[in-house]
Amino acid sequence: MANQGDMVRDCMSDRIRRLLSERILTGVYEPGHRLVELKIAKELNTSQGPVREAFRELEALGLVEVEPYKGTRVRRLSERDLQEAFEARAVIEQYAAELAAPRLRGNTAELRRQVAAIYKAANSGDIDYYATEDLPFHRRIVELSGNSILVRFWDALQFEVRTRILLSRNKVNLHESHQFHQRIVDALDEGNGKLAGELLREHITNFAEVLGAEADARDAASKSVIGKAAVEAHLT
Amino acid sequence: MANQGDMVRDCMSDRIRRLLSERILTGVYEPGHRLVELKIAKELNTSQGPVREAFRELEALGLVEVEPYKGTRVRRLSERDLQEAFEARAVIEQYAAELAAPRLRGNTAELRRQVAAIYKAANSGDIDYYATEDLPFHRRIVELSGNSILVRFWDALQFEVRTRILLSRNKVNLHESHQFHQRIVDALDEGNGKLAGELLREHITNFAEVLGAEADARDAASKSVIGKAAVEAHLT
DNA sequence: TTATTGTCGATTATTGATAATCTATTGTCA
DNA sequence: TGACAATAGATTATCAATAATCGACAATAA
Repeated sequence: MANQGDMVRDCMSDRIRRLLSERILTGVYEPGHRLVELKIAKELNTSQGPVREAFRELEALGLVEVEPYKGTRVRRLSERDLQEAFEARAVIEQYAAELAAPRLRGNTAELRRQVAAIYKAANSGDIDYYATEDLPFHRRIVELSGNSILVRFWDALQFEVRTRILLSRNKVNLHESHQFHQRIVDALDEGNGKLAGELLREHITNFAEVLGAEADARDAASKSVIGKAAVEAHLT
Repeated sequence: MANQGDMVRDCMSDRIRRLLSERILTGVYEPGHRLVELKIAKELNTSQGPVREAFRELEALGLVEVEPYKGTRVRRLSERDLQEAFEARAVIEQYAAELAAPRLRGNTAELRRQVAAIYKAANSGDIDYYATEDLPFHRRIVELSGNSILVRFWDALQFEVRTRILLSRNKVNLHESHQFHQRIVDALDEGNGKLAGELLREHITNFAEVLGAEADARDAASKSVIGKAAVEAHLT
């Protein structure tokens, strides 16, 4: 699958971007964390320029916010941001399923393997482990839509999606989720994209709602954007 | 609707980005055109750094391609790129319509004004003028979905959408399009999001297909990516 | 001839220094 | 004491110079 075109760019600014991106996504830098150009430049034995470029790219990806002459910080997500992200994700996946269904009819062995892995993860009760099996399944469906732009959009939502998951730890009913996956694959196997799409939408919306309710309770108490709460949640 | 958060950044690199972005979108720089950092820096009386940053942002927006140590050029779009973009656009607008419908029931005066403007443009027969009235109508529907992420995604497709329009000039049946708009607004006015969404999808898909067919004919002759053909089409 | 190597000019990538701007603190005055 | 101006320190924004890399073409050797 990997060909010469996959050659990753590798100038300093790209490596910096990848490193920072990972640190943000895994919560090493929590939301609101201030990123200082020269500090990072010194840490990575480089200079200010490449770090600046990396910041700009991260900004375009929605991971950080940049204010001129003030600085760059890890983006804080409001509950609304998370809701919108899950809504967008639901839209994308529902349509991806419809587009992918024709070519998946009677040809879902790969997806079934992934669902089995998710089931195993669900039994472990570890939501981090669960997420590492669950997300690729959803992404794969988007890939199978054959539309690379939808994949790009889906990827662009990962920061919000992961934040939501990190924030929620305990409230998800993993086995109920697993049943959804089963039904989704069954629908795809029959080539019933409409149904698969609707199930996906329901599945994702459910997930977002359960966690949203939890967030509302939390917000009522701490009355704030996610940043603060996430500071704790991210640091596992 | 505009609040303090809308404060536009205005450092040099942002101004450069806006300028280049406009030049690319309007076809002053045609697809494949090479952008040289120092050349542009000199033209704008600035230095290489800000220009580099602008390039990176444009890359994130999908307007240019950057190859390390080789340079930056205006992105060339394949017919497939355009198809995917229109498919993604259809997905977004269909759903946006469904989300927006409830709050538009009996409240479509604004949209009707826009449709009237589109009608006027259709009668002029000028597709550029038509596009400047048509696109805001579609964007407005996405805005009215209340989901700012969908708006961001929709905006991200503008390069492809405009290229497609520029490439097509004569083949669009403007009055047929106008009728679609009328029916879409009617559906929204009734709060029938499902129908409005389906109409939008059909409308956009139609548009893409008509132009795609034309492109296929052209490609069969010149056998190439859009870049070359667009060189002429862009320069109006 | 053909393949390989080396050099040159052009361009990008990075660096270190400087200018511009913000924030917080300190000091002054009513 | 409290409001406000001046100042210092930190950080970003920009610049100018250098290093690294690429593409093309010429020179060389098998």
